Amino acid sequence: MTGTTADAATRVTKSLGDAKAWRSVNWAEAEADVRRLRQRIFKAAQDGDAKRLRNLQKLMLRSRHNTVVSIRRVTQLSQGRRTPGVDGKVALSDQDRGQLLRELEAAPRCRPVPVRRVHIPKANGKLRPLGIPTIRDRVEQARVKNALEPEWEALFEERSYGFRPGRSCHDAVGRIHTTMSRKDAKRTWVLDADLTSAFDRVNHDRLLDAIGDFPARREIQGWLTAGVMEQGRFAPTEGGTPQGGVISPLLLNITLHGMGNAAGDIDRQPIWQKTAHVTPTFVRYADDFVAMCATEEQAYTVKQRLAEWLEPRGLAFNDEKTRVVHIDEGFDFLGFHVRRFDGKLLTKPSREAVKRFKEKVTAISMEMATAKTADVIRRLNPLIKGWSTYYRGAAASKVFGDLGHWMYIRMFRWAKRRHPKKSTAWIQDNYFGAFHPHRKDNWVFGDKETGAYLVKPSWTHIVRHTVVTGAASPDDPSLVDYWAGRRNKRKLPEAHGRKVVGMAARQKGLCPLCGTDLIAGVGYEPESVREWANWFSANFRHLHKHHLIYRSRGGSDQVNNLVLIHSDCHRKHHASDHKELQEIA
DNA sequence: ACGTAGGTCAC
RNA sequence: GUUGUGACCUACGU
Ligand SMILES: Nc1ncnc2c1ncn2[C@H]1C[C@H](O)[C@@H](COP(=O)(O)OP(=O)(O)OP(=O)(O)O)O1
Ligand SMILES: [Mg+2]
Repeated sequence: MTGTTADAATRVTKSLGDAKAWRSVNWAEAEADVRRLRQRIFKAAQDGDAKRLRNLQKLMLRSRHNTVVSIRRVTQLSQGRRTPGVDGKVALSDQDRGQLLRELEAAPRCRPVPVRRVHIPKANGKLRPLGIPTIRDRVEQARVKNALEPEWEALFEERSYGFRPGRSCHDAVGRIHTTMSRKDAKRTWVLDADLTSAFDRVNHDRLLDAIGDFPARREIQGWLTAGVMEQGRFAPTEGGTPQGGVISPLLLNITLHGMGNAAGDIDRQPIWQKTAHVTPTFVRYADDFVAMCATEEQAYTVKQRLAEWLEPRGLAFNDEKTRVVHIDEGFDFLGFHVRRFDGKLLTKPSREAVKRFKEKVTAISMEMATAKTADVIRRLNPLIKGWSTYYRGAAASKVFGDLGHWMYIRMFRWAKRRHPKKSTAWIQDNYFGAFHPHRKDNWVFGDKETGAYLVKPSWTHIVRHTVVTGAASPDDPSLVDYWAGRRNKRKLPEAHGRKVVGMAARQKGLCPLCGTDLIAGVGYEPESVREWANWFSANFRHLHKHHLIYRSRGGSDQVNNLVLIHSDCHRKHHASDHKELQEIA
């Protein structure tokens, strides 16, 4: 080799330049730019302006800002950033990322590399074949997704929720409630279904037809046919889209677009429009869906129609997870059990979900049989909190209570195993107690040394979920206020509530007019102000801020001129006398 | 306000 | 060893 020192020198300056280029990215600007472009693509698709749409998509595909946010997603934010594809490469340093940026900007589009096959266990014990693309392909997919997704966000059916920005499982379940919660609900028969190996069977031709002349159509085709590497051997792909591809979820949604319509549901129906017959309501989350029907017969008709609709798309029902039931019998959906009882629609954690939770807890307590008490608590608390948060909007109080009891037995056994000779009373004494500062609960598992304790599901505050409205998408430029409002709804009580909580604390949590707790059942606890404050700020809706000196007479909005009172007391005491009152919510 | 890390759930 | 999308939560840092 000749000129090695000169080559090495240019390599060094280049890599230093790469790192520098990466560090000098203005993230706020890049994110904002991508968001704006997504909104313009959405608008063009909504207006049906094909020429403009394709031009904007080309702009997105060429955008440097899109490339950098895509690299950041894949190499920095994603959980799988440390896991390479078949090339064994990852990009965890500024240098690697800057180099990736340079390579992608140069863009000599090389053929996508096969995905790496890894099998992971599914919930039902079977195996899930993952297809892990290289880091580079993941970045390119993220980039293409930013161009393709906003177009389809403008077109997707309003009751499709899975894999879509701004939409959650709770929105899907909430939508079922709005259809079936009334006593006189017209739709009481349910087709509850799931598809077999959905991603693996997506028909390429149908999918590419739907994508049409999208500028990066060829790249998508490349990923679909890149093949897989399994145990060192290459195998061509017969069909489907890899479970592990960044755009795969979007591609499934595109393939399944129109399914609600095929089921007889009407998308974006104006509220005043009436139909002669009761049409099924179709709620889909990825490949899992329910069709709420007027009669058993209608449910079976829908099933038949959908089977025919799915067939050319390569898809078919998973018979093990598909059935027609009456709402009084109930069905499972997204980890919930939905059932009508005594004319009321109830949603609670499904048996399967409870079983899975218990299995996890058991596995952890076995694994950590010899670990420190505080470590077991640290490991279990996120699980308990996360699980409970998912189900806190459901009718879960009984399940939460039962689980608390089950956990007690579980943890008692865990403690007993480490001290086989000690008595029951000794274990109760040394591992359980009123560890929680202000709950009068002696059955809390805790660690005397550190004061750490195991949380109980029943401590989770019930919060009602607000369902996303209609076809709303975060890519819709006309709805930025709606999404800003939705985001604030969660954050607001804490930030804005600071002042209110401060006022309440000064009043010792009492209403000065009637002398009782401002929030029934929540006495002021000076020892645990934080807990109390959280509880308080979540429930301050039916309180009023009352001005002591009226604003019309120069009274200020400062806390020393304000007092918190029950809105009921406000009505009773001041019904005749209209003083200046301001609602807080 | 921005950034980092960890976690839960659904599919 | 374990990928992806989406929703959510916590902690820490400037
Ligand atoms: N952990 C995951 N990683 C990547 N993709 C996933 C994961 N879980 C689910 N998916 C995607 C790919 C699946 O095809 C699709 C539907 O999920 P699911 O119904 O559980 O499995 P499946 O449809 O592939 O098999 P089954 O025949 O058991 O229903 O969602
Ligand atoms: Mg399936």
